[in-house]
Amino acid sequence: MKHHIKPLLEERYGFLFEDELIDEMSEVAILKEVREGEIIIDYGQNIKGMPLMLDGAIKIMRQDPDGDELVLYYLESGDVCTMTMTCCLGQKQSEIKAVAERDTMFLFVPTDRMKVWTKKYDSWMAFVFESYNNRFNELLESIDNLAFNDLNERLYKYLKDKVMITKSTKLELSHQEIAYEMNTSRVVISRLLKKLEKEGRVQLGRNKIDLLDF
Amino acid sequence: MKHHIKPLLEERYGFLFEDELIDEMSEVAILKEVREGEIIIDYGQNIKGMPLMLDGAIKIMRQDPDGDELVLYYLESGDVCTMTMTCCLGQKQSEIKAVAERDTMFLFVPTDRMKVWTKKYDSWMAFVFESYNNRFNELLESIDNLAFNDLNERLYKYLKDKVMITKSTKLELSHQEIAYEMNTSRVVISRLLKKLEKEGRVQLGRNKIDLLDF
DNA sequence: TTTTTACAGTAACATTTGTTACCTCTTAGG
DNA sequence: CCTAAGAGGTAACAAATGTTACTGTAAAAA
Repeated sequence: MKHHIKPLLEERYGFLFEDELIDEMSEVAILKEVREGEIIIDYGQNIKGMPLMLDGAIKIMRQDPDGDELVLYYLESGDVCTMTMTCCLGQKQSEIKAVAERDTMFLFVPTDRMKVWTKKYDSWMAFVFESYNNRFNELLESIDNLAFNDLNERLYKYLKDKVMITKSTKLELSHQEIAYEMNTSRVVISRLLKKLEKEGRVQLGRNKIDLLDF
Repeated sequence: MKHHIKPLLEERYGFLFEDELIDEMSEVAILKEVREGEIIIDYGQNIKGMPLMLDGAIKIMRQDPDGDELVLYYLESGDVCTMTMTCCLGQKQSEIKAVAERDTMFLFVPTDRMKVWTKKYDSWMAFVFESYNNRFNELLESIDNLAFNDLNERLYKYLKDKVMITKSTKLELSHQEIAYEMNTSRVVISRLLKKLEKEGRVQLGRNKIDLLDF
């Protein structure tokens, strides 16, 4: 009984995909709902399907052998996890970790449909390549950020991204959390946030950061 | 007169693609040869074809608004520039710069073949997605390197990559060149190289670096 | 309420990286 | 041969980032 999926697909992807594809998707896709903080994909995991975002947001992260983490980018409604797509096709293991940033809803499409649809539907092929392009550019942005910006700027960008994702300028975050996600230490973040506050760009509270000049 | 292309394709890609695809490629592909140091793709450039590596090596770089540069990864025989592929399909502009690291030979495949082959040849579709996956992982490695390693390790990795690409442990490089490609300064590189030499990991000479423990 | 825990501010210090300046040595060109 | 340019070594300093330690305070738990 998957009638409930079709309207969701039509709402989010109707302008992209032809009716026939939406129909096919409704038939085979599995609706998944995860709570904020849930791990959707972990390192080395084998993935048997491809997640298509409907609602919420997913945080894509990278981890080094010592367990240090770094947030790469976010996926929102309309996005698809291309890393997982390649996993599907190549039978490879995940190189990234995906965590629900908010309560999130997405569709799980079985692997074997990937190839078939790419051949059958131009709209799907275009969507897939467009997605690759977007993910690619997001990684490039991350690289720019790491290579060319100092921590101060990186922190500010981090906050701006959070605001975009949470759709609120009032962030509920501890300095420690930020430090984890940016792979630095709490003291450093406190120092830089204080500096941003003195510059009038944020307002700080306990577990609260308000982005002012957004 | 494109008879000369087919044997090249067969040699490098024969094990991957079916004969029919090789034939089609031979028909439409244009052979390009560039000298070491030549810029193949520049920022913001619009690309009208897709480069398939035959021989040599191409350096993929990123540049920030101030003109600072950073080497991301290299392409060699058997690789394809996926950034350009997405440019082709999406009519987008290049986000990267590609420079011949050695004298290089590649094929230029017209944009319109992309879609057609993806539908027609499973081997091509697999190749394309596999390539995306590889490029993706290379970017992730770059990110790891930037986020988790100090300059010392980054420099050592840089040298190892160079050795792989040039196929020689004796590198002909000035400290200045390295500094450019790693987005730091000459003095810093000299300092770290000296340190590596004291650790017995390299041997230095004028315009020469010999990687010892490779 | 009292106690405990998490959060944030700050100082002092260490380390890493970047900058400037100056030196020597090699190589290329006149 | 002499000179200029490029390459590399090094010192001294500056700035950015990381670390440790200690503080007060708010929130949560007992």
